[in-house]
Amino acid sequence: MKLPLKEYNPNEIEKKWYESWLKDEIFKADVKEETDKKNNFSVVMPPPNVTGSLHIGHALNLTLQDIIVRYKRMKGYNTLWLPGFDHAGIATQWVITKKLDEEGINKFELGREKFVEKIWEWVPKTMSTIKKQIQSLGASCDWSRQRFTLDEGFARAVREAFSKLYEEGLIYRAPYIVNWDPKDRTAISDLEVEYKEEQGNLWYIKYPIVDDEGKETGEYITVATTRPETMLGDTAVAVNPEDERYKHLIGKKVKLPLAPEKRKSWDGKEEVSNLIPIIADEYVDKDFGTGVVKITPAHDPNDFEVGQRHNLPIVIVMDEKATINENGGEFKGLDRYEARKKIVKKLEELGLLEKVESIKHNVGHSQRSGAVVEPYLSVQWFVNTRELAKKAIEVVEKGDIKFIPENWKKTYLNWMYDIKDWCISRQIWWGHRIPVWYCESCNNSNVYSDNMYQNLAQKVIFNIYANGRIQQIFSEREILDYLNAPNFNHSDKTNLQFFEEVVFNQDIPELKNEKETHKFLNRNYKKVPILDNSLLEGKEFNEEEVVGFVPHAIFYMYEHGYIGKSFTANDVVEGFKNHSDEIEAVYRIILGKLKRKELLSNKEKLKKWLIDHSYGNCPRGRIFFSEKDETFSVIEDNIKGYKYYLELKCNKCGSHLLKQEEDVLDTWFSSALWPFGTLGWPEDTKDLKEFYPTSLLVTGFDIIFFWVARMIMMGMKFMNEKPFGDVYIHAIVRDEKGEKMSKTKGNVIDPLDMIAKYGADSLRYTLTALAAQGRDIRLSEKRIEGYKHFANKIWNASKYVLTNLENYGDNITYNIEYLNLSYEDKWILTKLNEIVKRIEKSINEYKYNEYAQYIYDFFWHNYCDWYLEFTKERIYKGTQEETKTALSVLVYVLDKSLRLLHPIMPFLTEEIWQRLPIKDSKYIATSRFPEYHPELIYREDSEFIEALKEVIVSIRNVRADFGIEPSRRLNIYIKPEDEGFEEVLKSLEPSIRLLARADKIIISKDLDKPKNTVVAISSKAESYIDISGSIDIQKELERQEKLLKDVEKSLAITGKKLANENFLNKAPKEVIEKEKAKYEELKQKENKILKIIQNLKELLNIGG
RNA sequence: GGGCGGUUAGCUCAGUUGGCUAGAGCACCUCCCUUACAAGGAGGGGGUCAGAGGUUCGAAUCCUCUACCGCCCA
Repeated sequence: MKLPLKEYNPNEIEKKWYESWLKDEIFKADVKEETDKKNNFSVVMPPPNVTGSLHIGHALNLTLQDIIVRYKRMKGYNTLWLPGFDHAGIATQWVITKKLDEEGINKFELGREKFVEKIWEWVPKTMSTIKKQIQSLGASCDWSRQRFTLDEGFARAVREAFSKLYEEGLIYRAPYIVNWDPKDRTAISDLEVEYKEEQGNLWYIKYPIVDDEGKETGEYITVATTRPETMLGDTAVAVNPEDERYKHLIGKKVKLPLAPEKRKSWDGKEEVSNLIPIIADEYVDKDFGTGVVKITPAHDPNDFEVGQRHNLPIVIVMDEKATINENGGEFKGLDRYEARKKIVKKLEELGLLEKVESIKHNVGHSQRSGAVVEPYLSVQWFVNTRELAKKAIEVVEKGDIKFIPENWKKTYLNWMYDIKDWCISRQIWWGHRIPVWYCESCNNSNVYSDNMYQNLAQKVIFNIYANGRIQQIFSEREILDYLNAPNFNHSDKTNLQFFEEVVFNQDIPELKNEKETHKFLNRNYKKVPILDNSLLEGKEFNEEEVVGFVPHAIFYMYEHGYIGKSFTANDVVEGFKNHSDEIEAVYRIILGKLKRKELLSNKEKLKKWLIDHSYGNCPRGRIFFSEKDETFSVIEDNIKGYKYYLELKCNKCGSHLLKQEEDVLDTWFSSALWPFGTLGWPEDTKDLKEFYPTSLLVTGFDIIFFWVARMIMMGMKFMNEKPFGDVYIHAIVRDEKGEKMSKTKGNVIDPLDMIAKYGADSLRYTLTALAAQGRDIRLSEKRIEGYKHFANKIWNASKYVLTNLENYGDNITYNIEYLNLSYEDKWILTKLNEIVKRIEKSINEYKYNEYAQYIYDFFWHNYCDWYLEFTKERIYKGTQEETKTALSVLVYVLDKSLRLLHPIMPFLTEEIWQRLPIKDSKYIATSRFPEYHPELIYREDSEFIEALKEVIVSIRNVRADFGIEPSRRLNIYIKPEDEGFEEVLKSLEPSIRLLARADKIIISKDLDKPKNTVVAISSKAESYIDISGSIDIQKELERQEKLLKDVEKSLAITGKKLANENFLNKAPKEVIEKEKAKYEELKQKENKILKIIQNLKELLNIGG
């Protein structure tokens, strides 16, 4: 037997057990030969951002998941909780940008590749930090399946999804008004815009009306606007067609003030005059402002629509930093707000500003950078969500996916019914680069994914390239280094192993070793001769010193038989003519730029050049060729080595000259694939078959649209099956005043601090107890501290059990049905079973707070307060059999309680449970959750014990009322109402003596009230307490009268109900029965009290 | 403007399909270091369930309106 417990010190035990659990891989889900979906339970973890540290919202989210997951595991399900991380495009990029700024490095100077490299260096560190934090919370997830939204397999899935959607026309590229963040210089989606009410102005601006010749007529039309700077991009003025005031002006033109005469349209193709038409459109609200609206199609979404309807030209007046561009004439170069001031001032000077009104309006801000969003016309990528929404709506409408609490269903559906197309391109560098390659020859957009290759190894190479790990021209060394490097996600695997085991689920023998790889590369890729060592090594090189394009091109042509070993200048020109774009594509990558390319199409100049480079007459004296009779031969010694060319050709025209799209995808595009991407999609893996659809998703309401809705759309699209069954939506955690926690406010409760201070168990318990459905969680440290007391209580109670077990418990048993159970044993077993039933119900309904409360109440107020006390007599003074029985039940109930508690408090329960003498599993984490046993419900015996408790409480009340200090032992006479209860009382007499702090107890049905005793009334007995003469009769009389008053009040209420005929006619039978019983009980009690009072009054009279 | 939610003890919150004479933890008051636990034990005070009206035998719970607070969408 292990040593008994010392003091409760959470930090000592928590780390230890998590390590053991990991070591024994008990959180690892099985994949069986035959799938048994009914016995599976799977959850994907909402991936935390790699930028962050665990915050209290994560702690809540993870705790709630862990509870269900641990519960299901204990119920015997094959349980998968799949963890992972999100690359969080904008957020992460922003963090790194700031870090670099501090080091004095500018992102744009550093360049895309280097910048992304920096992030890749940084991310593993933060990722492992947050992973440790998740573990410190006790999350029982399967780390062997950990994923990252940017890992090799996931990136592949993203490209696959993109390409499928594109092929079906569900992804398209178009000019459209997007929400532009001028600070981060990227488009953002509608959802990333936050509207805040701000004080602004409504400027009334007079636009002069002109005649057919363009001369001002002296009339004006006045528009009202909150953003005067956009007037520079106006291409019309609109009125409502029904507006009598302006009907006569429709079709006329106005001269746009301040704007240059000629402006350029958005695509640079037309010139736009400053004389703009007055048009009529329903969209215009007659009652707003003057009823005349300026139309700026490039800088307002509504105006854009109007512009489309009326075929208006589109003029962009700002650049990506929201600085006025050349279309702004004299205002060019000004920031939009500077420009606004100057424009207003200028209008005033010109007498064109009619008036200014103060107005409150909503202004959109970027959620991320806080900058005021500029509606901005630009070419972006979109997902046609309307099409995808259909199935996503259906699956929720028919209840296949269930939201808990249910009201989120409505929120979800409302949004889905009115869904807008989703702008998925982002002008940043960190993320999934859009897998589109534009053809420079024919402008075609080519979408590539590895499905264009049959061969697995080719797929791998393509993926490595598309992930940005190698260039399109690469060396064998680069491939080998990458394949053999430890994987980012699973450091125990190499990247090749990750591809084999996680991404493709198949061996890839072609890449297994250097020899095979070499063979494979030579067989499948065009070799690219390199004439310079520094180019081969991939280091920084000096463009001036390195061997240039022309010799490389010739060697390349030779290598691929476009020219023979011996050739004329003419052969070269012909060869280049036929293959120029391939050769250019290759060396553009290697050399950065193509010097003296024109030589290759001019026979005479080329011939001279060839002769020079045959005899060293070139500036560097290099000799690449031999010459005889104007026929040249390459000198193969010049080839310093080879690289390989991953050939990509335009689907339409076959050109090699392709350029990959610069933009990356919205992070949520990849998150949307999470439930199946993590399980191996697009490969049809065992995991995918086994665990999709997942059982449950637990997440916060703030990302229902961002994430949940999109997962459902993508799940239905690609798997044709819902991604999860239940969606439990929890609230956000606020501070005790109900305010959002934020670093700036300084009201953050850091879960890591809390864990250090109170232990993960206490934190988890607190969050669980507060997680009532449909309500925000207001958390205060006090609450956590309070629940640590509960943890401590469990600890100490267990200490009592274990200590006694050590002293007396040699032969205890869990087969309690063979024991001679006492009343109190039966009582606690009844209570236990009742609570098991209620807890199961609560967990299954996701009523976490009830679950927490039930176990708290049971353990503290039944097990500790009463049962533990009842056992003392039998353990310390009982017969051997009695001791055995008491201890057996004591341990049995403790064991069950620990199991019931385990999902909430995994560490504490494991620590204690490990010391119990009887175990059916190595860990409590894998033991069986308690079942409800109706045969262990003892209704009658249980009621006797409740009555006995009442007797004790009534005696305690008397003691307190008379101010008798606990140390004073009293003589007590108890008169039970029947023999049954008499027997119970007698059997527990020693316990009563202990709990009521009595000296001598006499129990008898036939007692008369002894003189000079005070009466305590309970439902099944009267107790007479001998407080040895010190009775203050007057005081006792007052006490009894107060009791009488309470009883009479209750009687009146109940009596009134029973007197009400309507009640008797209409109320359900049980309710009436209950009420009648209550009435009887109260009546009896009243009689008893009346008797006592009469008694007391007589005494008083005699005494007085 | 549209939608959703909240308002219960000093504080933080529970309260199933109406059956409540409204509960818990913390805080407060009194007594107690009784060998599991002072991070504890025993006892106690404290609420017109935001307000008004309605439905009902019966309302914290259902309906209507009002007030205040919060969130989401436009």
